[in-house]
Amino acid sequence: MAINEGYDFRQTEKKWQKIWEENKTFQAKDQDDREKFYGLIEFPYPSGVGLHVGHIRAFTSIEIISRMKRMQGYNVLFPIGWDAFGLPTENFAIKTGRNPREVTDENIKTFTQQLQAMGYSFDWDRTVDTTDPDYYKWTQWIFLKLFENGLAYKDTCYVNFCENCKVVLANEESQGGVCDRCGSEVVQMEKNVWFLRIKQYSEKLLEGLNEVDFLPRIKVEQQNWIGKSTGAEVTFKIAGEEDTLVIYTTRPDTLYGATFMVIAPEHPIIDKYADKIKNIDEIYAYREEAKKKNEFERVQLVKDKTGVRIDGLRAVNPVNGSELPIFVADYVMMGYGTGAIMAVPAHDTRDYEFAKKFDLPIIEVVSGGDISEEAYTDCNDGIMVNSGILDGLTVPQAKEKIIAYLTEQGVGHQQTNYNMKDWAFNRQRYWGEPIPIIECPHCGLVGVPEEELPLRLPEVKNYKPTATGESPLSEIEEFVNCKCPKCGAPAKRETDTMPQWAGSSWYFLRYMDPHNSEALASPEALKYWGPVDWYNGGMEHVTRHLIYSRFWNKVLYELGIVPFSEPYKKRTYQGLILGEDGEKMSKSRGNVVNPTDYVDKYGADVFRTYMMFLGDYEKAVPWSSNSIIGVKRFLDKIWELQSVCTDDPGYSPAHTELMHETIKKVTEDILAMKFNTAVAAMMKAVNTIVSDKTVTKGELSDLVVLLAPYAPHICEEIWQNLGHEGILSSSNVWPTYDPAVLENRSVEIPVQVNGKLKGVIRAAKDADVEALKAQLKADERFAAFDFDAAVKTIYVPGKILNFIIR
RNA sequence: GCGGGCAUGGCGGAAUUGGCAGACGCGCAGGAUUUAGGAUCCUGUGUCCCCGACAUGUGGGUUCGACCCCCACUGCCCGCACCA
Repeated sequence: MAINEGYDFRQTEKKWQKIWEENKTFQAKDQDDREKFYGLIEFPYPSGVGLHVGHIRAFTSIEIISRMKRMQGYNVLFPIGWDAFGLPTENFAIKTGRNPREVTDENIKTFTQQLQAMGYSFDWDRTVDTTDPDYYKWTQWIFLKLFENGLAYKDTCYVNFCENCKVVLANEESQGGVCDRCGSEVVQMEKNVWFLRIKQYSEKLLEGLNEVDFLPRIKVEQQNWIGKSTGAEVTFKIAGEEDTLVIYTTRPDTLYGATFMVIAPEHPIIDKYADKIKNIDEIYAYREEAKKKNEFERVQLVKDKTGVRIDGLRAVNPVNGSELPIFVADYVMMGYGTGAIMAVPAHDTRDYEFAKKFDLPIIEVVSGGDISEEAYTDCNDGIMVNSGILDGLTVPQAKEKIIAYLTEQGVGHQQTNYNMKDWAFNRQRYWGEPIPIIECPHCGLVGVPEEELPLRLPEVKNYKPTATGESPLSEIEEFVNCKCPKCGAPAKRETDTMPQWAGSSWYFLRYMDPHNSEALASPEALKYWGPVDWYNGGMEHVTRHLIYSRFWNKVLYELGIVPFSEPYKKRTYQGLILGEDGEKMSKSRGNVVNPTDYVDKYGADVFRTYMMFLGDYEKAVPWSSNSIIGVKRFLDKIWELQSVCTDDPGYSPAHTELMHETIKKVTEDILAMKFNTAVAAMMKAVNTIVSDKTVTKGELSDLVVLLAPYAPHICEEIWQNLGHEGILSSSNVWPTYDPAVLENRSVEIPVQVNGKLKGVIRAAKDADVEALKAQLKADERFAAFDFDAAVKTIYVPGKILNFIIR
C-alpha cells in the first residue's frame, strides 16, 4: 500500500493473514536441523461468548516469544487446540435443546476466526480437539494404561459433590468448599467412584519441581497443595482389647503430654465396637450431624469445637501406660493421616480449645510457654519436661529419640504424610470421554480392548443428568449392555465420563504428532519436540491442570511411552485482567470487556501491543482503554518514518548507540516477559528518530523487526515497502547488538557533594577520578565547590561521583 | 492461623537490583493547523514560599548515598487451612 496514504489496518491485516496462511509461514517442521523451540499456551475452552481479553493477554506473551525465536532462526512449534469437553457447552445444549457436538463446532469456528483476526502465528495444521474421537481415543488409551497399572481404581467413600451441577468433583475442583464451575457449596456424599492414584506420585511431583524452571510462586503453590509433612505413626492399644488405634502426629516429642484421643466421626473402630460402646446412639447421632455439615460450615465453626466421648473404650499410651479417654470429633478428618490423633492440649491450639471445653487435663511437656493462657506450640526454644526419657532434651532431639524408641518397641515409626488426595475421576455427565471400562459379573472391572477404541459417545436425545445422579449414558441400553471382553458373559459398561481435565492432561504431547493413528505420538516426534520449552498460563491452573498433566506425564514416562519425566521446562503465568471497576470480570457484574470492539476500531496490531504495554505482565491490572490511543500514535509514527527513509543500509552515527541499546533492551525484556518496558524502549527510539526527521533503511528495518512480534502486520508491510525479499515473520533477521558500542560510549555521571546531587557531567565510562576532577574544576557550574578539600571521594566508574566536604 | 506478594505523580506504570526517582504512555495546560469540532503536530507538566527545599504507605535504623537492605507498624491482594 502506498506510504503517503496513511496506514489502513483493515486492508493490511487481512492481506498478511492471507499470505501467512497460504504460505504456511508458521508451520513447524518435524526433524529439522535448526534448534527447536516449543512454546505453549493453555488451549482455550471454546465457550459460546468467544474470545475475551484474558485470552489475549495469556496468548500474546508466548506469541511474541515464538515470533522472536522464529526470526532468530529457531524451528518453532506454537500450536493451538480446543479443550472442548465440559459442562458449559453441555448446559447450553440442554437449555437450547441442541446437540453439544453442533454447539462445540460452532464455537470452535468462532474462536478460530477471532484468533486468526488477531494475527497469531499458530501452526493451524496441528490443531487438536479433545472431543474428536481420533483424539479421545488416546485419552481413553492412557486411561487403560493407568487402569492396567493399578493407577485407576474404584472405591466407595465420601467425595465432593455439587448438587447444582449434579456431579462429583475432585478436590482440585472444589477448593475453598465451592464448586469450580457454578460456585455453589460442595457437599460430602458417599459414592462409588473412580480414582487416579495421584497421591502415590506426591514425592515425585515434589522432587520434579527441583529440575524445572517454574516461577517461584507456582512451585510454592504446588508444594502447598501436595502438603508434605513428616512425623510419626504411633500405635495405642485399646485397653482390654486386642485392637489398636494408630495415630499420626508431627509432634511425637509431646507423646507424654497426651491426655486424650480424638477420632474422626467416620472412623471404622466405632462400628467394630458398636456393642461395647455404651453411648453408641449418641455417637451415631453425632456422626449424622457431622455428615450434614459441609466444608464451609466446618470452617465457620472453627472456634466452636464439638465432640462426644466414647463411653466404654480407652486407649493406652505406649510410653507410660496411662489410660486415655477417646472422643469422636469432627475436627479430625478421616481423609488425612489415620483419621485419629493423640491430643496434646498443652502444645496444640485445637486440642487446647477442646480440652478447655470438655474440662480435660492439660500436661505441659515442653517448657517455655504459659499453658494456663494458651497452647505452647513453638518447637525451637522449649526444653522437654514431664517426659520420662526425653526430659532435658530440645524438641528436635526429643523427636529423634522418641521415634527411635517407638520403632525399637514396635509401637511406632517415622511417617511422611501428604495432603493431596487421589483424583476423583468420573463425572455423571454426557459431554466427556466415556470411561472405557466394562463391569462383568464374573470378571469384575475389565478394560475395553485397545482395538475397540475409540469408545464413541453415543448420540442421545436427552443430555440431562438423571435425578439419581447418574450419567445420561446410563439410560441408553445399546450403550450400557455389552459382552465381557474376557469371558463373553453379558456385562455392563461404565456410564460415567471423564472430567474436563482428562483431555488437557496430555494435549501438549499430541501437538508433537497430531495426526498419528498408531500412537498418541511417535517416539521420534516426542524426542525431537519434547519437552515443552516454555509454557504460559493462569495461576488458577497451577493446582489443577498443571499438577494433573505433570502426573500423567510421569506415568507415561515410567511406562516408557514418553522420553522425559517433566513435561514443561519453564512455566510462567499472566496476571488477571480485572474489570474497569477493579473487580474480577464476570457476566453478572457486567464489567466484561469484549476485545473485538477494540480490534475493529484500532486493529489487531494496536490491540496486541496495547495489551502488552498495559503493565507488569505478572500482575493483575484493571482494564482501561485510556491509553490505547498512545499505542496507535506510536505505530502511526513508525509508519510515517517511511517518508523520511534514506537508502543507507547501515546506521547513521547519530543513531548507532540508540539502535544497539534498543536491540539489547527489547531482546532481553521479551525473554524476561517485561513486555511493557520493551514497548517503552521502542517508543523512545522512534520518538528520537522522528524528531531527527531522518532514518536509514538499516535503522527502520531493524526497528520493524523488533516490533514485529508485537505488531506483525504493519511490520510486514513496511518490510515489504523497504524492498526486502520474503516474508519477515519467517526470515532469520533478528538483529544482535554489539556490546562494544555500548561499552565504549561516554556516560553521564551524576556528581554529588555530601550525597546531594549537584550536577551531571559527561565522561568516558572508565575515566579516572583525577581526570574527572580536572573536568569539574573547569566547569563553572561547580565553581562553588572546593573538591580538593574533600575528606573522602566515592567514585563508582560509570555510576556516581560523590565528594564528602566538611 | 500458616505461606507468598504488593504499596512510587491526576491515572497505568519505569528505575541497569545500593548510585540522576518518576522512563514510556494516558490525562492536563499552552501553542500551531482548522469556518468549527475531532484528528494531528510542537512545547510544558511530582509538590512547595521555584535561589532552593521537600518527595517512593507510616515510624526508626544501616550507609558517602536507600523505592531498593534491616527492625517495627498500617493498609490492600493472593494461595492453603480444624492437615494433627
